[in-house]
Amino acid sequence: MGEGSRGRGAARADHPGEPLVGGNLPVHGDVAGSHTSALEWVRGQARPQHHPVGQRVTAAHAEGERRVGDGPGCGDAGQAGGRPPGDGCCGHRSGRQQEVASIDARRPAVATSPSPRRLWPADPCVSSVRSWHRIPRRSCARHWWPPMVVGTSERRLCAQWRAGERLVPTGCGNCRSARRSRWVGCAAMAKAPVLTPQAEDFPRWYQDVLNKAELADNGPVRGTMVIRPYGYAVWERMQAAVDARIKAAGAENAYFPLFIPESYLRREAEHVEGFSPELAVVTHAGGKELEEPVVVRPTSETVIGEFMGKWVQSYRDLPLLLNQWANVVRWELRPRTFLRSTEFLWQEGHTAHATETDAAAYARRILFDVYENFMREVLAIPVVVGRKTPSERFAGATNTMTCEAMMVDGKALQMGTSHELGQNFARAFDITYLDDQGSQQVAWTTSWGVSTRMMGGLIMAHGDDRGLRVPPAVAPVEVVVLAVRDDADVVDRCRALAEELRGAGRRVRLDDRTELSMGRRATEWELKGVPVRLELGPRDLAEDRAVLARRIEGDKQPVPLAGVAGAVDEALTAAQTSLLAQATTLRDQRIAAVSSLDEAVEAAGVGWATLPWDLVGEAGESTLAQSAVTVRCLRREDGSLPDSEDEAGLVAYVGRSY
RNA sequence: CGGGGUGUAGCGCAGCUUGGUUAGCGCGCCUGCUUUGGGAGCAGGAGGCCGGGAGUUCGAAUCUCCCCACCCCGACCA
Repeated sequence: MGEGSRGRGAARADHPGEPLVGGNLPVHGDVAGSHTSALEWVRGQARPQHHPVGQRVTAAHAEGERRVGDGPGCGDAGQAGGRPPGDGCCGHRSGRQQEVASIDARRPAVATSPSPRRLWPADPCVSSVRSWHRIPRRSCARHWWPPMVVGTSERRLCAQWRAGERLVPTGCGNCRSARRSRWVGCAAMAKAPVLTPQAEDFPRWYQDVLNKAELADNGPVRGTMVIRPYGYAVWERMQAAVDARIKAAGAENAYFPLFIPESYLRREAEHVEGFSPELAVVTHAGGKELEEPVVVRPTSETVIGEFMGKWVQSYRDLPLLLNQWANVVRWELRPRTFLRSTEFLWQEGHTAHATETDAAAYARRILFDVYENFMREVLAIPVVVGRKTPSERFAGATNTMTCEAMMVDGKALQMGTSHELGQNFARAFDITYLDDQGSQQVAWTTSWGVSTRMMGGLIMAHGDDRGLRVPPAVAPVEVVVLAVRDDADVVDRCRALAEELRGAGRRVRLDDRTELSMGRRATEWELKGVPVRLELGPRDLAEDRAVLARRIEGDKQPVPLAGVAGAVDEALTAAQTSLLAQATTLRDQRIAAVSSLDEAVEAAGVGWATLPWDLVGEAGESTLAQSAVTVRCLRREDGSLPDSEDEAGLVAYVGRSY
């Protein structure tokens, strides 16, 4: 999947090698001149006092003769403070030639050194730099310090940074193969953030959340995913809410087979063309080659069409409203967990109607009453509902309508679609009926779906640097009761509290794993996005209260134990509301009304742009595409759905998308 | 398919340029003690066909060749 399963380790140690030593150890880099500017080395200031000065520093100086290297981390207790790059530390000479020579001269020492240690290359992609940083252990082992990439957001987190403390940044700025960034610097930074900050690397943040909130893993086959229990619990709640709405709209659930004869796909020209590149085809089964290859469904219009053709005879059989919950397979070239996976779970609705009007109305009903309503009320995600341009239309549809959501990075995600299929599939699969006049008519069909992609949407629409933020409506755990200390009274009271809340209908988890520190557990639940956390410790017990922490708002309040249930209810309601409010505000702030393609591209750097569709057109679409910007959907000025993309005065929503 | 990159412990990575003790480090995991109000500390421990195959060599994680896998960047998604 995309970046693969590589999550970062939970915490980054700041000094992977030797223990940090040296109160005045300057972490500074004197890189080969040509690289200095590119790598923007930051010279170390005095090291913080919280690191005792190590003996080795002195020892290293005693060996001055043998020392080589001005590489980063070759500290000098005596000469702390900033020196311009190019100066040697420890009185070492700088300059590549001397460096090499002196390494050669020292070879025996290197060889006998128990474990010659080398500094990381400043730039792993430039091999010539490598030798430059080699520093024998004897002289500088204690100063060994891996250079790191340090992002601005990370710096901000570090109080010492402001105090003049400096970090060593490095890594390859020129290619993607640079080593993963790590942490280095003062003790305050020993704790890397739980997640990669969003601002630094959003895709990485996403991966981190998936892994650390235990939502999903990558499957063994590229593009497949394992949905872990916590993630699946969220999905189940989504399913339940969507399913209820679908049923309210009159559709019934059924199930159609995973395998579809290849010939079915061929019956609708555009449909095959659209899907053939991503089909998984079974050619062998039962130990021999199949007469006719079978495809694993990428969607079920064709099989369902076949059966609708059988079942529909009369106008009395219409409308036929079907839905199925299933998995589908579309072989993805660039998979991303939940967002674009080779196999995913979804709901696909398929309906047949007597008239075009009826079909159109139903497709819209699903779009608004099921999808938009669900996303807004349950997922707390505001969506822009609109019509897709012809180029973004579903293969075989006459009209595709969409719910577009904005993620916190400003990109758009199509959260659900509803299609009018016209009579394309009805003709191909002979879905015909006799009307009340006794004449043969071709039916009109629709299809519509939402998938596990919404999981990705949920994560990216609400998540923050502390992790997931789950709306209470889909939260597998609404409240976690956390026993702060290993104390029988406390744990008992927590248990009772959990029971009480369960009795009040809340989904509660008791966290009495007192072998883990309180902070660790608090962090874990924040990561998982549990909306409300109740902390109870001896001090609270003494005062007959609990501390209620709200994940969405990020605050903590003491609440009397007697009124906990009420306070929790209130907090949950507030969470659902403010999540939607936050997402709406953030989205609206990032939609810019513009009047040219250039401006649109610019606006797409931070969010979406709206502009007259007349200015875009098909030609404009391809222009935008060069900047990876697409038309997400079209709407009328008043926000209503257009009946055609040829209507005058339509507004195009454009942006980058997943 | 073209170009670039990476395969070493569950995860993240050093080590390879210049072959040579027992292949290291961080996180995680296990045990014990001390801890527990925001990611615990210390001590001990388990865990490796160094992607695969062939070759060079007294000796290969390291050098050579071949293969495999994965990742990244470039061509119409729920």
